[in-house]
Amino acid sequence: MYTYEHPHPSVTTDCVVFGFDGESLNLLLIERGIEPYKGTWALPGGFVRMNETAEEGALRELQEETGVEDIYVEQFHTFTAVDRDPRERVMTIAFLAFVRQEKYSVIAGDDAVQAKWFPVKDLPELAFDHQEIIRMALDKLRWKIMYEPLVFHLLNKSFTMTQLLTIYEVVLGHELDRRNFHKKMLTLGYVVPTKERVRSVGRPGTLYAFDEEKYKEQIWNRNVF
Amino acid sequence: MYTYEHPHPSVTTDCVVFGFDGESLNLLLIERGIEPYKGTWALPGGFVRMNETAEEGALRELQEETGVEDIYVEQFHTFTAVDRDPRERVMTIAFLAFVRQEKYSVIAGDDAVQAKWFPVKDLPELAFDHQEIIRMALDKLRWKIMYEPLVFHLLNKSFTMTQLLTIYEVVLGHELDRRNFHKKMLTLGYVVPTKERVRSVGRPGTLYAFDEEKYKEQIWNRNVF
DNA sequence: CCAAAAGTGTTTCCTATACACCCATGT
DNA sequence: ACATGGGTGTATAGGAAACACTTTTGG
Repeated sequence: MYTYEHPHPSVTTDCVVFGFDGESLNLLLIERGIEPYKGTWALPGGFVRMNETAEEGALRELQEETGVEDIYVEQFHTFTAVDRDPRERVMTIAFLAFVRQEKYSVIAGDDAVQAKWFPVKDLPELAFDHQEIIRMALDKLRWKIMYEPLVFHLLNKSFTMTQLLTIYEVVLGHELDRRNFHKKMLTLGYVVPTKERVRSVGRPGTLYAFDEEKYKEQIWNRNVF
Repeated sequence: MYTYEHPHPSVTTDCVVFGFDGESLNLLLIERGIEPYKGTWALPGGFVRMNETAEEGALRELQEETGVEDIYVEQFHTFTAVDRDPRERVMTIAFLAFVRQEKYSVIAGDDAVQAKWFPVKDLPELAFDHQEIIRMALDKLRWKIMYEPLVFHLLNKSFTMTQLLTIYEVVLGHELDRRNFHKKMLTLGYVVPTKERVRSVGRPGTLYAFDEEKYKEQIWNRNVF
């Protein structure tokens, strides 16, 4: 037992894990195996330990509950509504997370009965205030995607221009001109063609890659003012 | 005394309070009256109570420690390094805050010996990890100022174009063309001239105002894609 | 040959930038 | 009159948006 002079809140992390299957934008959810909200779908996450940072806790919980490892996470908001957890005062530090969904077989573990991908457009009922957390995460993503190369965390090392385009369209919620998009990405400088080609139905496409070095060189080239 | 089955962290808020005196961008700091770091300058803030949200706590602590009331605050990051407080595990939810500095006589109270404005360019040594918090706050501000009308919280209801320009220059750290800036602000649509005039040395200037309604109408008019 | 997808080119429009110039006041 | 800051105008360049066309594969 741990005793304090003043009351302390609990602090958890919750991860809004994005994945892309080539068609739709998906979220990784777990079915809760313990009360409260047992049997309900929820964001993966859990209590932060005393010897780890929030980031470390978020990554650990993700691994434990879904088997997902070695991914990019980024804190975006801390939710502190007084009654957001029926048990006790719990504040949660929420993260955006991006996974290369591919054939990543998601494995349920720990407090989770199962872990499963859901299309963002068709989410189940959610535990706690997780619906609001997801809404804010989507807003944040739609905003950041315009200025930071986040979506590359969702794709393989090399990808087709069509895949990249589709992600932008799905996230932004409207269509983009294929040809202008193509040029825009190339003029950015950090989306570079590889020598690989890929074919499906029509003309074989070039595989492109994200060049992190080139991106870092020009982070400070913003145009407003 | 309060006992828990598992160890709990403490959670505090810290406010990076910006003010503008017509020349330089300033931060409101307090001299700590209690250990640890007694006598050192620090960000105003304190422990979040169990019956208030982080936002409410941030505003309350600001009022208690500096007398500042009724201002705009916005959460921007939660700092969770394990050893950031020597006493125990303390996570802090950090806020950007904006004050109309004017003749706001800042009053020290509570755990603060004194509260004082410091130019951002000339800050004293700071307690805890507050230097890092401020650094991140400045980065955030420099970014957000381009896309959100935050700076109006620093100005009176009506202001001259020169005052607005000066804030942008100070925040961004470089000069801007006075004439293009003027036009840009007007084309945005939500900076509107009032009928008041103000005179100092040269030609009397128009006083402008921020039109919140017009801003809200066009939040979604972003240009990238 | 045709369908399907990839890639390049062109034209227009808008806006950011770099300037020059005029205006209204106090002294 | 002139110094001082406020306000408007113009010309240019570069990027965004709209759209047409060519290329490369499979069937």
